[in-house]
Order: sequence, then structure tokens, then C-alpha cells
Amino acid sequence: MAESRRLREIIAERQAKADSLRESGIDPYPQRSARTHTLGEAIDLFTAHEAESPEMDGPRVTLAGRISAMRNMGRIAFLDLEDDSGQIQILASKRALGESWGLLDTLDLGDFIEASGPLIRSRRGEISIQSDSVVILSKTLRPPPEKYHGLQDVETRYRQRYLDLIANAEAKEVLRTRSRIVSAMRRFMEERGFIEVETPVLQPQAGGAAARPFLTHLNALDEPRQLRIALELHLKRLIVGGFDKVYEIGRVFRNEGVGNRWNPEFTMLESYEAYTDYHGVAEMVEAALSRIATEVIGSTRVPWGEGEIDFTPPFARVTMLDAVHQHIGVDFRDYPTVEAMEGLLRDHGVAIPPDAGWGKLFDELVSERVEPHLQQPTFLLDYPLAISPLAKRTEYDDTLVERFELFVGGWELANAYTELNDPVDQRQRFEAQLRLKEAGDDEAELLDEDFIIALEHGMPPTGGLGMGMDRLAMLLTNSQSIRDVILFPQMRRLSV
RNA sequence: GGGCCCUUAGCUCAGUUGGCCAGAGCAGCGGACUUUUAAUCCGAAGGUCCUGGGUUCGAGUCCCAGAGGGCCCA
Repeated sequence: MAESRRLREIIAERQAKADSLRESGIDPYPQRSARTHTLGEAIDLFTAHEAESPEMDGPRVTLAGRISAMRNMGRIAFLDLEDDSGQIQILASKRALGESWGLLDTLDLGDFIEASGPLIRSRRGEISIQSDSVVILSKTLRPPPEKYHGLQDVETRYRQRYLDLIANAEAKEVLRTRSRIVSAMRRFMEERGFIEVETPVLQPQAGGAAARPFLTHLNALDEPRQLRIALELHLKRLIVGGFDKVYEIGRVFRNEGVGNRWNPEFTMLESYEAYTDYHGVAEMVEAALSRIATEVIGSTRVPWGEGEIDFTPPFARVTMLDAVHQHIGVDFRDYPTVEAMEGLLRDHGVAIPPDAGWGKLFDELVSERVEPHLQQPTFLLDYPLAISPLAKRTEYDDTLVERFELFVGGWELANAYTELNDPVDQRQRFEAQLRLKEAGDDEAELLDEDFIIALEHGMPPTGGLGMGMDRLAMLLTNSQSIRDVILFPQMRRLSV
């Protein structure tokens, strides 16, 4: 990072303070802290003490944290100390500190220190530690962001997330909530008897979704590899292998958009359950989302923009046929050719993507004209077979499959199938995808021979699910940008 | 990929129709201060105005190109 003269001066000043500590025999980076309580624990401790014997000083403790503010009044100083559990004020007087009073001159905002003494309440009523000893734990060389306005610059917030976390309590809370969401999801799956597994990120041929993969090379075998774009095909191999309930929460990589709702690497939950179908999966999704919202937000109704989203089950269910009929006014089965579908898009003012097959055109139409209407949680059921190469046909129409996508806030949050387990049909579906690929659709699936062999060994009827954990985190934290729920979002490299 | 907007001190921001030496607050530096909490008061500092061209007597400001970022669209 380019450093101006001014910044170098500030760093030099702080470095000089560290040097002067060393000259007095004090290590500015000691090996350990003698902390007895976190700051949150200290507050609780003093509150309990005060309830019993309000006249007496509180217990003696040793506290540690980062200095977030300093108010020096000559012979007495107040320092605000912060750790992950809370914040407390240090009352440091020249009389109580004696010789170590001089240490304060070497301290800067952002330094980590330790203070020992009794807990008290200051004259203005603030819980404080009346320190008789202060020890430096770690000298900070660069200045922290401004204390009142925090760190506003979005670019710096993403590139140097640690500064965002130091300066903006809300940003930290959002990311902490994301962690709670993932953790609540794991708990939910475990309680339903799913086992968590890990499948390869590096694959000879990434499959299970329509996306362009990242390419890399495995030197030891001198073979190309791709980073996975979905978890699906390996998890279904495990169903073949006899694990009846499996899930994975893992990073997938798609070499495409970067934007508000897209990061090239993101976190998916996928689960597969033998002897259920997509209706069973839908019920599980309702249970999971309402449960997680309750655990994490405290309610199944969560704020979203100006309004709110209601995750109280049951969610709305509408078939794709009905939804298209309602919002576009046609039966899409009456437009079975590319030409007919193109005409339909044109009639409804939807731009036609280049080299698009029927499926991509249909997908475009639905994205533009149907999905934005689905604000409250809605299962959109029974997709065209053409855009669902891994799902089993419906009983009532063999051009449709048993598949749903769950839409919330107008975006896709989850995708689920009654899994295709007929190996002959699966091979034909892959072959149809290959023809699309040859026609120029670089997102089409490749034929995965190894996966078909697995299906030939027999897979029970199975319901499968994929859910975007980043999108879920956005919905539950009312974040409009995926970058706010990803600690280190992808950014363009700064030119040197 | 296209359109619009943003980039000024470590941080948060002003900067008029182009016009003296580019400002403030916080932080930092020097000083005062024994109950502050965005502490207060006094003083002195601190700039690649994103980069490179151009127009002009004169550019932070206008024009062109580029970089990074944001929003919208494909």
C-alpha cells in the first residue's frame, strides 16, 4: 500500500515509543497476558457485586484489550478498553500508578494493554477498573480509523476487513450473525440425522450445475483439474454407497459474475436424503428456515429493506405452469421450439441472450417476469426438463421434472429435486447437454461417465437440496450486498 | 461488456461562476488540566487534490485517456 510521508511519520512516532519501552526494559510484545476476566465477565462480576455490597469496591481483576479512546487530564486519565465481549473504562491516576504513570506517554489508540486493580464505579457512574498497574501487551504501529464516524470507505472496508471490524460494530455483528446461521444450520441437519461429509474441491470435470469452472492443474499427476461448481454429483454417489442422509456445507466456485449478489466463491449447503422426494425436501426447508430465523433473529418475521419477510411455515407453493400463466398469461408448453420461445420473449420485452437454447430463453423469461414477484418465501414447482438434467420427470407430464426453487425477496435461495436415479435417462440428459455445449452454451453440463456408472449400481429414490448460505445470510441480516456477509470478498488486484 | 456516479491529510468531510498560500473535525506532535466518556483549552505541524495528458495568464474545479470503487443494466 502506498504510504505518504505523513503516514510514515505516524508509524515512526509509534515505533519510537516501542523503542523507548525497550530501552526501559519493557517488551512491547510480551509472550502472554495475565488477564483474569474478559471485559464482559468483568461487567457481570461488578454488577453482581454491586447488588450485594454497593458501598464497597468491587473485586480485584486483571483486564486486557485494545485501547479505543484516551482522555488524559494531567494527573488522571481515562482509557476505554475493548475486547470481543465488551468494553470497559480504565481509570488511571498518577497517584495509584506511581512509577508506571509514565507508561501512558508511550500508549496510542489501538494498542493492546492490560490493567490490574479493583472494579469501581466512577463519579459519573461508569463501571471502571481503578488500575494500579498497566502493562503493554502489543504495540500498534498504524493509526486506527476515526472514532466517531468509523470507517466509511467501502473499498477499504472490503480490502482491509479487519479495519471494518475494529471500527464498525454493525459490520462485525452482521458477520457474527452469519456464523450463527451456519452453525444453526449444522445443528438442524445433525438433529435430523444427516451426517456431514466433505467431497473433492478439485475435480477432473466440474458438474452438477450450469456454470463456468475455474481451471487449475494437478502437478503430481500432470492432469488438469477444475474447482467444483456444485456438490451434487459426489453427494449422490454417497447415497449410492448407502449413506441415507448426507449434507455438506462448502465453498463452490463459479467463474462468472462479481456483483451485489454474486461472489465467485460462495458457500452452498447441499443435502441428499434417501426415500423422500422434493415435497419432503420442501418441508425440511420450511422447518430449517423458520428454526434458524427464530434462533438467530428471534422471530420468523425478519426485517427486509422497508418491509419484512415472513418465514413462518408453510411457504407459498405455486407450479411453474401456474406462475407463468399468472404473470405472462400463457402455457409455456405451447412454445416448444427455440423460435417460439424467442417470440414469446420478444412479445414481453425481454432481451434475447445470444446462442441461447430453449432452456436458457425460458430461464431468462422467468427471471425477468416471474421471479421478481416472489418476495415472500415461495416454492416454484415443476420445472421444464430442458433446464433440469439431474431431476426426475413428473408423473403428469414427461416434459416437466419434480424440482422446486425457493424464492425469497425475488431471488433464488434454494433449489431441490426428486433426484433422477434412472441411469439410462441420466445418460440421455447428459447427451442433450452435450449437444447444447456444441451449439455454444458454455454453461452446459458435461457427461460424467463415472457418475452414471454409480447410478447403474443403483440409487434409491432421493430428495436433494442446494441452498446458498451467503444469500440466506443476506436475508437474515438485511444486507443488500453479498460483500457484507463475506469476510473477504473478491476484489480487483491493485496495480503496483 | 454498456450507462451513471465517486476518488481532496492516517480517518470523516468542506472546497462557490476556473482566481491569492487548498480548509475543518478526529487522530498525531508540544503545552495546561485529579472524574472524563465524541473530555476541554492553547500552540505548531501535516497534501502525489487517484494517475497521465490537454485547454487556459491561471485547473482540486473544465476536456480527453487510464486506474480503483459504487450503483444500475446486459
